[in-house]
Amino acid sequence: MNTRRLQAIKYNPNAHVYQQLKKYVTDRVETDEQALQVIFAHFKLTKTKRNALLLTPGQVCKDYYFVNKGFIRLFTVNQAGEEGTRYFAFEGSFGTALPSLIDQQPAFEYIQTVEPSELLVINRESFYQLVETTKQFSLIYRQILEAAFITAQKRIYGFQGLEAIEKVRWLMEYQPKLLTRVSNKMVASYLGMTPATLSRLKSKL
Amino acid sequence: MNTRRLQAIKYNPNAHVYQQLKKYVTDRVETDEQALQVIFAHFKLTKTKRNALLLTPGQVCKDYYFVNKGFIRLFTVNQAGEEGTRYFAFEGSFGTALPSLIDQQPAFEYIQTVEPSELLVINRESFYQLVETTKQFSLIYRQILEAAFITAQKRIYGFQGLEAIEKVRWLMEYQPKLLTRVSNKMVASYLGMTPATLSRLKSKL
DNA sequence: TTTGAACATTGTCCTACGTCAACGTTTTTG
DNA sequence: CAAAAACGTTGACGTAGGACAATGTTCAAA
Repeated sequence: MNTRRLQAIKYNPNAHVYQQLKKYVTDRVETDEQALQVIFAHFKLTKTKRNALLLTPGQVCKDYYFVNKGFIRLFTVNQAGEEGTRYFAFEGSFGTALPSLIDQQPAFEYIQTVEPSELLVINRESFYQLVETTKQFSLIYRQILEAAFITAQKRIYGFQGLEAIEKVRWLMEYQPKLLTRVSNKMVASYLGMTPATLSRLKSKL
Repeated sequence: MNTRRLQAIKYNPNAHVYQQLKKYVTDRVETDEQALQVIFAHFKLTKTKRNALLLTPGQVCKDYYFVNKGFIRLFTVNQAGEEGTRYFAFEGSFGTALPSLIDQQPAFEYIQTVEPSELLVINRESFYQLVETTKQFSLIYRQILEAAFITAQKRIYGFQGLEAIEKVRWLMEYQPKLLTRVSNKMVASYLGMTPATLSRLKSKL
């Protein structure tokens, strides 16, 4: 596993870096150009290298990330050294170590940009300030929380009691992008099985 | 605020019904008597029998429940007929089929009052009306969502890769009440193992 | 208080999946 | 561009925990 530093990029109000964030917001809430500009002003562009770690366990998460390019992976490592992948955030979606960000307790997880990535970063204070001062963003956050909860639920009871091969079928049904975009090893850790097992199951389709 | 009104509240014969809800709210947000009364007015007391089903899969969830007495269990049944318990709500806490309530899609789960119970019921419209019209309740809902998400996260990833006996130890550490209050069968379905396995493991501790 | 049904426990057996290892291929990096 | 590291696949084998069943116990309905 490779640890690399973030490279901060200066805020450029003229760049087209907010196009995807604009789509994200306007797809979800009624808004206007002025509110959008207020929202955009809180986000700063950052570029990361392959396998950069944005957060490691024990650190308190301070930032929320919107993915412009590349993708983010959230994963844990248990005391046996086994990785467990929780979540992937691809282009056009938000991701962070939400439990740590919410209650400002040390995180249990890593945040990693698997590929070289471009992220829009907003820190916690700015984020909650937006939530409390703009109606649109308050609603966005509510939707994020509701969706995050529903996704988590589906992963619990969707996988509960499933055989490994059923998990693979579930993945092909609901997140086929993962199988093309992400290494087998990461997919396996997302499904809670070993790469060897996943490899065998895929050959059975 | 005028004195007559306070007295009217003080002598309200039904006030005891809202005692636990009052504690729930005041433990979480700054509030005042008037806001509390507005909130209480949206909830209606209901009593249920042992093993009553408040929701079955395929129905759309319309209500949120606050437990005064007894408790609620949420569970699913997969096509093999195996129960999977997702959540228990005991006295003084909220519970419902949140995914269905949020997006008004057919639920995948049962809601059951395992014991004869007393519930304060609020329907979806009233609930979201409260969220949108009272600052206190808006914050309560945000806290509910944040906590629900964090709980779900911990259950998924805390259990991922754990051996069965470690799940039992986890339960004794973090939810010991379950082991005294709930049948072995339900505990087992909550931990994702069979009652036989749970029985064997408990004898090893 | 009785009675039947659901539950808890424990034994025997079985299997899905993990572990470990070998080996070829792809990717990374100096 | 070459060496090394990481990855994917496949085989041999071990084991945690499920399936099934027998027996005793608890508990709710009448």
